[in-house]
Amino acid sequence: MPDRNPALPPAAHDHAACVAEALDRAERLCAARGERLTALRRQVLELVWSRHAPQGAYDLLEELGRERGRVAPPTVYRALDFLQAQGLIHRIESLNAFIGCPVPEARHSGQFFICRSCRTAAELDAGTIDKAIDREAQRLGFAIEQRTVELLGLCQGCREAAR
Amino acid sequence: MPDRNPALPPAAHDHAACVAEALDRAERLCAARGERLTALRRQVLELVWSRHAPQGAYDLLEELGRERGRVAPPTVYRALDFLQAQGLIHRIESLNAFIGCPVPEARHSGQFFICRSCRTAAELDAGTIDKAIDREAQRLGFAIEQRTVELLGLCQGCREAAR
DNA sequence: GCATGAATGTTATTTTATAACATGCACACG
DNA sequence: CGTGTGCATGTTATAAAATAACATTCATGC
Repeated sequence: MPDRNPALPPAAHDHAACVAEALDRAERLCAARGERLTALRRQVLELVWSRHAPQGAYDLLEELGRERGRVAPPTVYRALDFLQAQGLIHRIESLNAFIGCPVPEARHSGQFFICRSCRTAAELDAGTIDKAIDREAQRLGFAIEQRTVELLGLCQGCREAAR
Repeated sequence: MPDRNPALPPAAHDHAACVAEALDRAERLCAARGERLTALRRQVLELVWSRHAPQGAYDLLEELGRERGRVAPPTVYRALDFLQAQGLIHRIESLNAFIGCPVPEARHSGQFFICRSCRTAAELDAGTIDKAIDREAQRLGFAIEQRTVELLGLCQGCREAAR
């Protein structure tokens, strides 16, 4: 996987378009794979994409409840499971939360830079990091199946605001 | 932090000595820092070190209960909090579990290679990985405060056993 | 139409973690 | 030696995150 440019969402951007694009990509991807992006799954994906920040399952549950009346946890968790299986969202382990994937086409795990101030999370797929990890794995004779790389700190914007 | 040799615990090793050494290091470290490694905290640390695998808080709770009668969750969580604050244990986010740190003297976060078969986890502090992450953070203008790097897969031993 | 399997609904429960307040214990100071 | 002050632990209750198990609904292929 080649490096991509910083996935840092510009402070101000056309977020509606950003969400629409994500949903559109999801539609096309599922269609191509013969998977069913049902209304519920689509709606959950839309909620995940409503912010460029990881969101907890119960936050999503509450949002969803606002839109379609009382909803039980399995409803959301099943949708999240599906979306994860399709690579449309990632789980942020250190926050028990979920975030939309900007590049769902190819399977990957990504590295997440998460600002503790504004909560924004940027996904990178830096070959440099993956390769460094691969080299160490090789040294150990370890076969990696799943990667979790999460960096918590302050994003540039929040650092500058803090000065 | 320089690279260390693989922290892979040899399949067969004198584990009693290994635990004893960890406890001893903890004692000295806390003494030097003027922190109190109480009987409870020591006992929890010993339980964490009982295996080279991440263990859940409630597993530890159960073990602890066997040794000192009924114990409530906060008892264990508070001990774990202390041990973490002293750098004596690490939390494995992707497993909600804890593992002893073999190099508690210097603050660091480490990279964890966790075998899904034998459950053994190896801690590395590979400068190569840290540096690759640092470079990307720099590019983003992101100030890292906390790192989570967890690789799940198959260790060499289990791969060979599987063939 | 209708059978089939996938998706969703529903209820209950498990697992992980923390809040809030009570009690105990060790050391610092007089 | 008290004793009181602050940290450590005990206790009870609850919050937060996730899943198990079974019922119902719905879309699609025949």
